[in-house]
Amino acid sequence: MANTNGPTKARIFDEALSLVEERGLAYLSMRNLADRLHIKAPSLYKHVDNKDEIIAYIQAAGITGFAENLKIARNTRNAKVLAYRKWAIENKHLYEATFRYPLLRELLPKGLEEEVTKYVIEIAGKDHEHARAVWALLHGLVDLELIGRFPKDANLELTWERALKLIG
Amino acid sequence: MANTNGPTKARIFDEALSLVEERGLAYLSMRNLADRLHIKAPSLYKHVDNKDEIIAYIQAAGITGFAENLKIARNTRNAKVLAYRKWAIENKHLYEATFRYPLLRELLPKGLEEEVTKYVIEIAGKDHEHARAVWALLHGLVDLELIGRFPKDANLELTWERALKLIG
DNA sequence: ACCTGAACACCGTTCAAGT
DNA sequence: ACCTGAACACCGTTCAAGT
Repeated sequence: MANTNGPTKARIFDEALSLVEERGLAYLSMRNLADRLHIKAPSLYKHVDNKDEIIAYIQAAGITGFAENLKIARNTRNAKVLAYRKWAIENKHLYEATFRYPLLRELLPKGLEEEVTKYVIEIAGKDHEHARAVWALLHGLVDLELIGRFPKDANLELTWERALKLIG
Repeated sequence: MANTNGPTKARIFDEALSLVEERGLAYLSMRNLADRLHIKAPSLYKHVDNKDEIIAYIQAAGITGFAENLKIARNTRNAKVLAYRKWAIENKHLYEATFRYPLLRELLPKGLEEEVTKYVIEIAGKDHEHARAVWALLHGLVDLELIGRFPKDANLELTWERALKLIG
């Protein structure tokens, strides 16, 4: 008889992803996750090696979602840039888990990071160095906004307009 | 008779700062800090309210050090920008504690953040929005470099050159 | 094959008890 | 006035024991 009660590995990953999207990476603990799955924390280790494997799944989901979002945006630099910001703000917990927490490279699907990097370089145009500078600008803006570093009376729409002009 | 054995508040802060500079914020625990001061963790609470008060001190030291560094750099945009990067890389643990960890505003010396922001805007030139975009670019570059997001064969010197051209 | 309680080495913090 | 051990509610992880 197959077990009908225990969570599958996919179910564990999905629940962890929801948990992080709702409450942030800091709230993801093996005990909190186990609670949601109605099991005890040690049982998780029959399905995954450790917490990093779970975080790597979340980062992979973040990278993929981020790339998808850029792909479906209208094909102008302006639209892609605003899509970058919109996605980051709407998925702030995922953005943080994916782009602020150290990337767990060895646990990520092979080639995923390279693929996305290549795509970002494509839309940034010119060469790798230029693309990296553009990415840094967008990431810096989002990062400072998410971490609450800009004064609350700051005009961020205008700031992004100026940023667009810089890379124009 | 005055106590001659216990650490002063200043000593606690200094030891915490050294600890973070050497090992990073993640290593700063009340128990590790107490060990360095040859006392037990609960004793720290006779001198400080909580761990946040200690982290706020470190962030204040980070902001001040960062501003000092910009002030002593040669008075060209180029020199200021390269000083920004150099300081961040040489003080990576401090940069992270100050610019990646949420800023503990209510525990910081009054006016400190505003003062530095004003200074950054001054050297970035033009208006607040432009200055914020420039800051975001520099912060993004440093952040992505510190967190190891650029491939190791990336030419970062050239990337910074391109960044300089963007804001030129 | 999967789940569990107990345990270990951590964490921030509180508090009664010592000097 | 300061320091302490014990405790509480956490954390990731291991492991012997149950089914």
